[in-house]
Amino acid sequence: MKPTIYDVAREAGVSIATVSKVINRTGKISEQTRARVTDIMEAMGYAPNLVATALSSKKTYMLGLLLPDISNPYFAELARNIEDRAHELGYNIVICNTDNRVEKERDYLTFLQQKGVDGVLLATGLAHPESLDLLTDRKLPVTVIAREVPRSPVNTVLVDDYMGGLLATSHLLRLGHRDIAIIVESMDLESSRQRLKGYRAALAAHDVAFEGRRVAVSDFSVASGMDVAGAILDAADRPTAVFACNDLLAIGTIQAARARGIPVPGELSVVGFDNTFLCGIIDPALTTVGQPIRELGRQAVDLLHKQMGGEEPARQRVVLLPELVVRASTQAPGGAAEA
Amino acid sequence: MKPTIYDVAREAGVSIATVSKVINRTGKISEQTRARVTDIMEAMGYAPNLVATALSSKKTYMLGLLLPDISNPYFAELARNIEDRAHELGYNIVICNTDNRVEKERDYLTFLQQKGVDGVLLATGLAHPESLDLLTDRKLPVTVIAREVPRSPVNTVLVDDYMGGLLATSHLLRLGHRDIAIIVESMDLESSRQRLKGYRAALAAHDVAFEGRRVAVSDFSVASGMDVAGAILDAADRPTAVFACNDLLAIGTIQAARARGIPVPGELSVVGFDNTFLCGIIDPALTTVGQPIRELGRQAVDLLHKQMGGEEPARQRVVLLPELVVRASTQAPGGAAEA
DNA sequence: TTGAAAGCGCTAACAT
DNA sequence: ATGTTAGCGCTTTCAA
Repeated sequence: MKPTIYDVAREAGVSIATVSKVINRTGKISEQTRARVTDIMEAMGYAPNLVATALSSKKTYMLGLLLPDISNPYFAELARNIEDRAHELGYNIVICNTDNRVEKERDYLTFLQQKGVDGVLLATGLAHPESLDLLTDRKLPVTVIAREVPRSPVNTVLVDDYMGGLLATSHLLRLGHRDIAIIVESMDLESSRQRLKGYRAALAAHDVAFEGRRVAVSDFSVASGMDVAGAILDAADRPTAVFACNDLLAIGTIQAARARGIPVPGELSVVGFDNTFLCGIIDPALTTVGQPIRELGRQAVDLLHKQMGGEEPARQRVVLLPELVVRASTQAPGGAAEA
Repeated sequence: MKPTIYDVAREAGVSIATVSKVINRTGKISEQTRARVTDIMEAMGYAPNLVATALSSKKTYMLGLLLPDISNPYFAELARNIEDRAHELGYNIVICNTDNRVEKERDYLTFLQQKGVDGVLLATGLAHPESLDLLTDRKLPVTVIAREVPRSPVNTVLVDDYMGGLLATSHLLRLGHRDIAIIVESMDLESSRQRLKGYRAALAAHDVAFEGRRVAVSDFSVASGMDVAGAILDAADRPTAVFACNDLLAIGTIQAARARGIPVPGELSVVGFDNTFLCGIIDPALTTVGQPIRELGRQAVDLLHKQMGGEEPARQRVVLLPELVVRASTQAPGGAAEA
């Protein structure tokens, strides 16, 4: 059987309270006994049972991470950075794939609570803010990542999607494009709406009329991006550029173009969003709006950590700025160089 | 404060044992009291504290998953399938990125044990089987995924790497290639050695001499694949085909070829390994050896589940078969059609 | 500086 | 069918 704190205490001829104190470096303990107890723990191969610790201290050092799908590269990269930071701080991450389904979200959330996670990182759907109340009501620390939660006082770290949309579209406009389509992931997401807003603002700034028919909605897969882009490209008067609201959709768009023999960027410029590692892998390399994924992950963990530390109940929103990453998938219409 | 089992018991006018029994559906309880207790739990918004449950029952319903890096698409897909199956069985997954570093492996492993996970899924390095003993000694259920562990009686589920190497190479040979290079991920991995063995066996079967200089070693990144492939392609007498031991390396190879103006598959055929979703994304679409990732994940969880259920201490090895997925990156040397 | 003892919230014999 | 009670392994007052 694995040794418990009792075994160590007995062996060392002290009480369990004393052992507990040397383990946690709390209270006053003479160097003598500290040393002896430490040696004995070592010798016995003792390691504290963290479940018991959790029960009495109310801290599990576990964090829940809810995301739509870990096999999506964007979320995988995010998860990696989150886990790294959490690990530095001594926390473990429990992943939960929600597929953006409310039931799964709710499910995981209650489960995580029962398991006593110290906090939750939310990088998933949240169509219904109610599931959030479920947590805040029970005062479980939460921070939301890359999702805007209307009128809910939760810590949030996100990227300026409006600016992202602006950046992408302005880039295209500056290159000389005047007929630019946009493919959004889902109008249910505030981030999509913001990116669209940025798109419209850029058009307006360049005196280009906005046309509703140039807005297409899809979901977040390459396949659906390909379908939607296909429809756009098959139109008699197809646009000269497409702004896809995430890299996967952009890749779908490139594939749709390739399938139709439309050269990219020769006859069609494409810009994505996220700057996942996929951008460098496809051909042509994808111009995209870069999200500071690493920062996003770290800041989210840090924010949550603060909140868990009992600090400032004052919630905050950290807005990170996106940046345009120009690669090979965009050029002036007709092939001219950039203005 | 959240209600405890005591609160429910008091409210229902029964003992906590009774409440416990209705929660766990154990023992004999009259329909009457069961109903009443259930209603009261509902009304009070009671949910069992799973940390306490874990402490007394010795089951946390948590599984540790060690992998090199979740942001690697192969492992992300694996993790997804694992989590799905685990979730079906009522388990949560704690992810641990090891970067294939022994210290991190050891670290996580001891940590997970202390946290009382019910079992561990190992999809990581393991250069040193000792870390494994660390677990088996304390009889923590473990199953190893896609890694061969020499002379250790652990449950394992893997794909037949030898056959994979054979499949890939034979495909190339049947197309007519005679000068085929191979890029392996790392000679420390048994899987790499097996794939190489399959490669050699295929050559032998076609009476093609094996040449040591056609074997290149890299790590598992696209960048390194590009470097290594670059060296191969820069040789005066470059091969007509490359078998890269994972998709990322294959992609690196394609990029290296592109950078040198060598058309793929025109002047160079490339086949990868894993069949991650990347294969369909790049251009040309990548011919690869498909691993049944979904099955790999599910079976690993099921195997672990069995072992945790106390079943058969008899360990087993489940060997899944790979399958060749032909896409556009391979063709006969010189452009002729397949024989 | 050290220890006794009361929890933390639940499970599981063992009684009744 | 239901209740009593002793743990599970640790933390944390409060005394000594």
